[in-house]
Amino acid sequence: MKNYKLIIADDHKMFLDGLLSILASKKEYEIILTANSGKNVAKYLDINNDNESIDLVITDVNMPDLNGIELNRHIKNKHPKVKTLVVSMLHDAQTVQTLTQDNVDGYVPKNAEKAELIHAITTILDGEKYFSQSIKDVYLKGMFSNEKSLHESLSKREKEVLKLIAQEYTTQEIADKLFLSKHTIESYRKNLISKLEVRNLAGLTKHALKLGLVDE
Amino acid sequence: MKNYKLIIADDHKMFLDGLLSILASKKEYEIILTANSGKNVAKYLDINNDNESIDLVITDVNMPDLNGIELNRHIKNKHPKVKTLVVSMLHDAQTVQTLTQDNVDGYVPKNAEKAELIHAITTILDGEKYFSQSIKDVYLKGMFSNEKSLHESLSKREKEVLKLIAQEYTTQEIADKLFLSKHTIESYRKNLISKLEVRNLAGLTKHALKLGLVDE
DNA sequence: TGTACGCCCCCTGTTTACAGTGAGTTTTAA
DNA sequence: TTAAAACTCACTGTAAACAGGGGGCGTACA
Repeated sequence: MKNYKLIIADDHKMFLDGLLSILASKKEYEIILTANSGKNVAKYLDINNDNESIDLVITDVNMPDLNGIELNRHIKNKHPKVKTLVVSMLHDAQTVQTLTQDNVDGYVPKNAEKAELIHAITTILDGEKYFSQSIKDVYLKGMFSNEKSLHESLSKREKEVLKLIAQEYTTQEIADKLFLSKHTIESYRKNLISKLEVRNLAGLTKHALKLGLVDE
Repeated sequence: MKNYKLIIADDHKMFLDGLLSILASKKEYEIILTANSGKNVAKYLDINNDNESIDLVITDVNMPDLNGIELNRHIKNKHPKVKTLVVSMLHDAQTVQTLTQDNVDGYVPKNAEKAELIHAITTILDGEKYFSQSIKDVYLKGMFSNEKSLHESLSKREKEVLKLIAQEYTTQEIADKLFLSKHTIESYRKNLISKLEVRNLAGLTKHALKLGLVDE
């Protein structure tokens, strides 16, 4: 029986402890590292490249410093041999889609059964991918709704401006902040109003919140 | 050594499994029931009143059907002998305050250490209360911040206007809708901006969302 | 009975947002 | 390499929001 080396990243220590308890029953899984942020995992992998051969990183999505999405991206770029399994309680269409685009190996919600988690891990370690049904549902729903198209239709700069608008900055202030002309910002605001099909700052702000560009 | 009867309610099965693993090491704790919603716990307690004597209910806050706040309230009303410990990852000032007002026996965040959880449980079973430092911080911050008072200081009419503002109506439109003068609405908007300490429609909209006056 | 508060209205300004139109430059991707 | 998309800037208006005043009217409550 082969031995596998695992890393777990979750900023909820209690959950982490729980996960450890669950995996403790399986002797073929060796937990090399547990971390409460993605940054420590990335650092570990970068430093111990080639020496250790980590098989799987299990990670939450919401974490300080480096979240699960960024961690997965880092792993897939710098350590493509390492498998990744996301275990999260959030599973909005956007997150799922981003992760699958970034070639994540699996996604299981935190309300999954213990058995399903084990199954996901073994499946992934066998070289296949594993996604819970609820995750697949979310993914498909996201594909056919227009929610996503709104997100995608916004460019980087537009999102940046939208964020600042929702943070109550005036056009002039945003222009100063971004070292752009006031006219440019006005153009962006106009386009945003048009694209998002709203009438004014209030509507823009609601979308900014929905897109998670600002807190609260 | 006394034996204690526990109930655990959490809709994240994986977390629940983890909690069970943690508590399995302590033989004096007998897990009578686990549930993924507060409703089942309330039902169990109501039916088995007097027969079983549950000592402690450990519960999450966010659950379907009956959430942790409602469950705690139910327990404290109908089964005052049963202790309650909230284990949650959300701990906003409002939630903490409501729960303490409802006489919850303890509150530990999910990112707490395993040891702290055990400590909380033993403390509560000894008849005392236990709140993590981070929870106390949140509580105190909530006490001395103006967050809550801001909300409460809004009159009925102000909330009505605020709602319409967040729904992207202009001053004139709101005036027409409410059969008021445009000047009146402008006064309200001005007062709202002043009271809520924001700068413009964007800030007002965020507050309207926070107050739940509008959807999304 | 007076004073606090919610509600309603008005005036004068200044600033900002909104609407329409047009156009050059750079980046990206087919 | 060319076309599309993103990014940038400009001009002209009109409408609305923002800022700072003031005041009257009714009710509740101490």
